[in-house]
Amino acid sequence: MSKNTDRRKSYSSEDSSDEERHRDLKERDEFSKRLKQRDERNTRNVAASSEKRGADAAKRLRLETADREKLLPELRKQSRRQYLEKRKEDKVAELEADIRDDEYLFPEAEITERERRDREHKKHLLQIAKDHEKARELERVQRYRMPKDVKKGEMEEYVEVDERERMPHSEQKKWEAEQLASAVYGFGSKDAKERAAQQQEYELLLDEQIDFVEALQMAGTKKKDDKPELTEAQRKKMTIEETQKSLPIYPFKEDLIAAIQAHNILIIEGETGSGKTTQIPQYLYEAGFTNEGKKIGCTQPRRVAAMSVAARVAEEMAVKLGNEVGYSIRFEDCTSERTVIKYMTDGTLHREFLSEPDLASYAVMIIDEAHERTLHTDILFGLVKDIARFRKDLKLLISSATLDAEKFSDFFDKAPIFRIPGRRYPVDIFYTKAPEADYIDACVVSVLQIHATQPLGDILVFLTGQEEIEACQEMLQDRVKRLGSKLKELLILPIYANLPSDMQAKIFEPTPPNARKVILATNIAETSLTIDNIIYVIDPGFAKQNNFNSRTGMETLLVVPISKASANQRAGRAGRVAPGKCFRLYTAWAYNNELEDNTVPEIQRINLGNAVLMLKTLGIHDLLHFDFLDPPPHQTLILALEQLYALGALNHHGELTKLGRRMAEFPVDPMMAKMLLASEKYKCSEEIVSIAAMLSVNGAIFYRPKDKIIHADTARKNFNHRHGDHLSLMQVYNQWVESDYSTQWCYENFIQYRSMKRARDVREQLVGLMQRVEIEMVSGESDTTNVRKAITAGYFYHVARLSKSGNYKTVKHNQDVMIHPNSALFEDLPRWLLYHELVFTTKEFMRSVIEIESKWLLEVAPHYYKPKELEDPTNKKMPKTVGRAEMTANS
DNA sequence: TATGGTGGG
Repeated sequence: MSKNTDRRKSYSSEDSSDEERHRDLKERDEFSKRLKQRDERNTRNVAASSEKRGADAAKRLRLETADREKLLPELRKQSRRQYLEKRKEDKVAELEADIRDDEYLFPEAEITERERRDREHKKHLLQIAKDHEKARELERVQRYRMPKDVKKGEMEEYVEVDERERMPHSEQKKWEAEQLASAVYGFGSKDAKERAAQQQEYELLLDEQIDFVEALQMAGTKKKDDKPELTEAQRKKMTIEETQKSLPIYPFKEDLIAAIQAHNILIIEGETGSGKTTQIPQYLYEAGFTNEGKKIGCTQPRRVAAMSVAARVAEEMAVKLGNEVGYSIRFEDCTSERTVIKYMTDGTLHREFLSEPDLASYAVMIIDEAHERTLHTDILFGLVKDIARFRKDLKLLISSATLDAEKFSDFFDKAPIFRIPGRRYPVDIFYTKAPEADYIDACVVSVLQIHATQPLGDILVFLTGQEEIEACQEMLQDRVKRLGSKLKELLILPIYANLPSDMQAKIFEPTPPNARKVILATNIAETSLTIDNIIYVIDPGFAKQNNFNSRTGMETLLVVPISKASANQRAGRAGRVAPGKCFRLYTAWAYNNELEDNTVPEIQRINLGNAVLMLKTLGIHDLLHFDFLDPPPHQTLILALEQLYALGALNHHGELTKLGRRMAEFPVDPMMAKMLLASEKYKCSEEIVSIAAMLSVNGAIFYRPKDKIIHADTARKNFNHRHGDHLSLMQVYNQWVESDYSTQWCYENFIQYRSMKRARDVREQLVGLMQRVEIEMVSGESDTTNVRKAITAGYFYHVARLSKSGNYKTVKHNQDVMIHPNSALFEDLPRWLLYHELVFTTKEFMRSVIEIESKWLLEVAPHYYKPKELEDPTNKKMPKTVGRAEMTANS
């Protein structure tokens, strides 16, 4: 408590004399210069080492740009699907042209091994495309004249001959060939006669089919003929003790406790369903690890997991949740002084470090699901490893899935690995014989194929986003309608994070008898939620991924191929309740040669502003040499430091300033923290806090379903504010408050109730923190100038100006950017814009913008902007001194 | 002349 009051005192004594300020600014400039020099040096080094490669890349880029420009008009004219269909037809010709160009531009002798492999693969694809066309032709003829009483022998012969014709020849295809040799034509284990019959029955229904090859099985620990998982009712009859004893971890109990007693750090390798998350803390509690009044902590990547696991363990231990067993997540601390087993999210522990940097109140810390590599777990690794060195009484358990255990062990000074078997059924993996050009279409065909030929059981399809899911849903519904009553009922259900909760809940309703559910999901179904009764998984092999480019400060949200680890995680979703099947819409060759082993960990892909501020607050100065399991790009760290410096959170020694310490109180990005603090000066903290809360829920405010786009868009336009999106968001929030937080109001205005509730939670938390840093909550006058100035004080880094050509260019990087079509200012073209973020999806978009005046930049960030930079090229008449005069007047 | 994956504090 006394610590807090001390801090408060120091906050309010922040005024400094002009001299000091002047000196400070000068030092900042120097610091900035040094950082830039180092940055430039780095860039030069990289450039030098790849000079030759650079020239080639430029050549290639020119080629790609030319290609894109050629295609663009076509892309605009046609829908994506039509375009892809056309591409399918042109595939052979296109591939041939591509290979020809490639060989012409890059002679065999000059290319790298990787490029040679790429080229081989292209040739392989060409061969397949050619074969595929031929085979389809053949198949069509064959089917057409296939007599009704086709003999078994004939059918098999046709299959065999066809199969041999398509056999690959080149070296790369050897692996596939081996698999093919033992493979079965079409689906699974049907014999030829059955297939022939089925073929006839369904060829009327399915005008198109995809050929799959069974390649391998993902082994489970349960056999195919094991009894299916117990039903909920049966499970309830089991006593808690019986359930505990049935878990795979149970036989290892004594060994595990002994291992933990013997070692300070232990890696626990266990598949899902082994019971490690619920049982290990209980074992340790029984073994007396908490006897000295210290807790057992266990982190989870997700809130729901932390809550539900805590509830389960409290039940098993027959205590009230929040007493001996509790959980702690953002907005909700369900623990007490009696709590000895505490589940929490990794982010919560991360923030707990700020008040307890040595984890003194914990006897054991378990980092669960470490293989997911969230930003927070990655940072925790470094922190926790450091603590373990001097706190010999602390036990550290890192629990992870199979693949990464060795890597974790190496990182934690060769910590021993304790293996626990999981509980899962085997999953048969199928690959396509040839790549599919249009994977949405392929998904639809595969779903129908499964529905027509496979025993009942639900299907899970992985797609990349809302748009694809809606397109796929429409196509499927259309096809099913046309097929009429020939097939059993097929329920088509979408699921993605932005879907309203009531529609999300539908996927958990039990499937009616004699029907089948198809769930069209984004990556949300890969880890975040589990759906029972999934037997079949269709995996096109793509996902949207966020990448941060520290050079331009832009995020890219693009569809990329998934990793092998991710593909296996998806496949595993089929084997939870019974043996399953996973259909991958790519070739086995692609799986082996094109997919990376692991997804790039988050820490290497995102802006680290907040993380860096937090590490600085913990007193870690040399971030470039911090012990990361996988270090983030050097440049991302530099940029984060540079931004913190520009915001005034770091001094020229790279040390945290008073302002920086205040900023670190807020669980938001540094720029937003600065904005919150600046609201004090501009007397608009109420407004700014609302805006910050709304921005924090990440654009999931407005719901825009495909079938009601017009309604949704008009509803949205009602909220538009002429000065920009931040203010529109504020209006939404204020009107929601006026409606008394009504659900109905949200529904009528196409606004996501869930997001609004979250914004309210965030807002309440922020208000609490504002009091902590002693900023009074006040509301400004109706004029929005002060609100926008406060925003500018935080986001002066994010400014773009209208150029003569009518495009926007960012001030710092002179990069072409556009206003996002969602924006209130989409049709206006204010001269100066401030953007909340820069995201490349289909174009370089500024998402959430407000109109500002350039002179404000000199007012809020005189150390960062020079008046000359902000001169208006379109208005030469304006005397140059105006900007400077205003600046001095204001400072 | 257009439009967002998933978590977390």
